[in-house]
Amino acid sequence: MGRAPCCDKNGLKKGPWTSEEDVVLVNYIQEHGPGNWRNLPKNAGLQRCGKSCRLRWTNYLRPDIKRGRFSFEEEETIIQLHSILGNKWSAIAARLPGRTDNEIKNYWNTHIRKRLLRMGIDPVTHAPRLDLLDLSSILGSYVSNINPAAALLNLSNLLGTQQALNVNPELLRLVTTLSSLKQGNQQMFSQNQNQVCNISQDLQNQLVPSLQSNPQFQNLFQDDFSPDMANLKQLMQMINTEGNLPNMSNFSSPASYSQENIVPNSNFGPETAVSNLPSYVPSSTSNSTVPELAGNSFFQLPLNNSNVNHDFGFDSVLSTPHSSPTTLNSSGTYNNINSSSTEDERDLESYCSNLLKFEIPDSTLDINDYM
DNA sequence: AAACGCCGCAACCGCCGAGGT
DNA sequence: AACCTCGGCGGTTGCGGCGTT
Repeated sequence: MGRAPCCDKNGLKKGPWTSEEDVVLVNYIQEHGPGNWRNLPKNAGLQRCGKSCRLRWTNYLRPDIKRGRFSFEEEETIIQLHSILGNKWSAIAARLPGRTDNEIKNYWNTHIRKRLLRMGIDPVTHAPRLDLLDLSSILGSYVSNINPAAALLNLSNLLGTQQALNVNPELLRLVTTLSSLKQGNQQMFSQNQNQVCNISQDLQNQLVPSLQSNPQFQNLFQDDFSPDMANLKQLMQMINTEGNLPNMSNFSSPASYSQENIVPNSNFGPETAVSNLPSYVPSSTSNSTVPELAGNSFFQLPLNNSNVNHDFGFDSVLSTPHSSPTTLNSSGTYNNINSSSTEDERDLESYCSNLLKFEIPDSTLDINDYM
């Protein structure tokens, strides 16, 4: 195993280590301790360069190294940390006791990265790859729910994850389709159901004018909806210009959205997130650590009739229709998420689905609740 | 059974920054 | 300031294992 020697300068051996060499190295370090790697091979009688000895020790022979497959919790931690730290493998490894940076790097490149790609998630940005998502299938699932408003706002969250969104013909087609579906479904706006809205400036610039220009949506901008749309636009403006949580008392809102229901997320911003990172501790509930470490979250809103806080960050807000999973396989086609080949893949995909899920009830939605 | 191709991972490569001279 | 050494890091390589044909 391992890379074959590309050269053999100075008579030093390269390539895979033998068990005899391992014994010599371990015995020497046990007696003298690690360090002074340049002189170590000469003193220990190894025909290796110091760098090779150091790598062999730190990546393989160190007694505190944990071997074996990564646990689900470790995978979660790696993904969370990678979303914040990027390819800082040593920094990630520092929070996974017993795992080396090399091991984590390999595991990322050979397992996690590929799975994220298959799921349509960019492993670099951790954002959904909108260019690969089949919007028509997404729309189809919404059509089945006969809830265009939910689809509309759910889509808005989807689009909100894309930092640079150009005018999208798909979006315009979608809005047109939704407008036709809206007929006869006014009652869906009538009930209160607290949710979170995280809509980007891009969406504001595109979707709202698109709606306004559509005769069938013009009602949204009159009567009951105009104040809320104004609030919506104001909120988005503040978020996008200030980059932090606006004072929600500035908005006219239903009583159910009093300010105490809004919990600022202390992990907003990469620097803050990094400084608040805990050391790795296996969690009994896999979802518990995800939002807090997502790092880019705006705020949390408790759901009505629920004790569960849903935290929606830039990177983690994506609508995942129940009826139409859009899992990508390696060839770029779409698989049902349940068709995953292995148990651990299902674990990870389940985690990612939870990470990305943003559910809106099928039957009810009030635009007021987004303010 | 043999050939082939894919995958996992140990190990190498090149670069960088810190520290010493 | 310039140079050197050392340790550390991220990216890449390629052997060996394994599954498929």
